[in-house]
Amino acid sequence: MKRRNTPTKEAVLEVLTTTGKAMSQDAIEQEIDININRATIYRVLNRFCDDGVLHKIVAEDGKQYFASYNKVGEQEIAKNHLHFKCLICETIECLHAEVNFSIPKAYIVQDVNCVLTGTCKNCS
Amino acid sequence: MKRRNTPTKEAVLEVLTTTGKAMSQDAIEQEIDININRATIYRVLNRFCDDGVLHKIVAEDGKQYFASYNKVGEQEIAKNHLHFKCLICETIECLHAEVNFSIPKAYIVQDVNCVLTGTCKNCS
DNA sequence: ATAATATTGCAACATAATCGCAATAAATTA
DNA sequence: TAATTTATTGCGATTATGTTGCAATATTAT
Ligand SMILES: [Mn+2]
Ligand SMILES: [Mn+2]
Ligand SMILES: [Zn+2]
Ligand SMILES: [Zn+2]
Repeated sequence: MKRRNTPTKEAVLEVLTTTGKAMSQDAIEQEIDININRATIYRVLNRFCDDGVLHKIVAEDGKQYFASYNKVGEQEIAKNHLHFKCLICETIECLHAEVNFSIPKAYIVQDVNCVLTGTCKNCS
Repeated sequence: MKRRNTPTKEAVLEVLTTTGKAMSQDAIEQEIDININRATIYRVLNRFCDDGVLHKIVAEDGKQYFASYNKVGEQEIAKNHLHFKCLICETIECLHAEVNFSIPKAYIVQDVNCVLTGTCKNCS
């Protein structure tokens, strides 16, 4: 399964890296000039996730949001990190804050999906 | 909007309080003897959430899960708490563990939706 | 240029959740 | 107890998100 370079892939990745925020398939499609099929966008996004280029967040609305691991001009993002959804500007961003939780040793944590909701630094 | 007591509401609440775990509409419906319409179950669940009796969790599968605030025989659960989804037994439970995160003061956190995934204490 | 196959578009499908509306039933009043 | 009010329910239709099969297309290597 060797990857190939296509305009679609480039366009999707460009949108996500420049915005730095997490976006839904719908939002991504609107940001792209050329017409790309919905199924194709999902397939591109999931492939990027498999390759470790993007990561997927599920918000309280049950929708999938995708974000790049490396924002432009900022440091790379740790695998397990928080996300913040602003109720005002509706953006979802990756936070670099550490998550500390103390749960019984018997539990084995493999993945963390944490979304905080409230007012972001731009809107407060 | 004064609430009325109905067999449906009692049945739904009973299932959730006795199990102590978070359940989806589908799973709840299966646990109830009498036939209850899907839309009705959702309406009952959402009303209970509005009244502060239940709370809603959205897992990585994008589905809604509902859980009681007070398990049987255990202490009441704090409003903001973690959830743990076991990949083996597939149950979603509320954890009493404290969540500590340090984010810039400019952010105003109103709600926390955090689901850990892995192996629970029963399955490890 | 040719061949191999990864990628795409399209339509169909699957599932979760909500909504409008008429029928029903719980609670209140007479 | 009987009548009234209206919260609740059932049903069907609808919306929305996301996935899949398959043929057509386009990228990459030979
Ligand atoms: Mn992120
Ligand atoms: Mn909980
Ligand atoms: Zn904001
Ligand atoms: Zn388990």
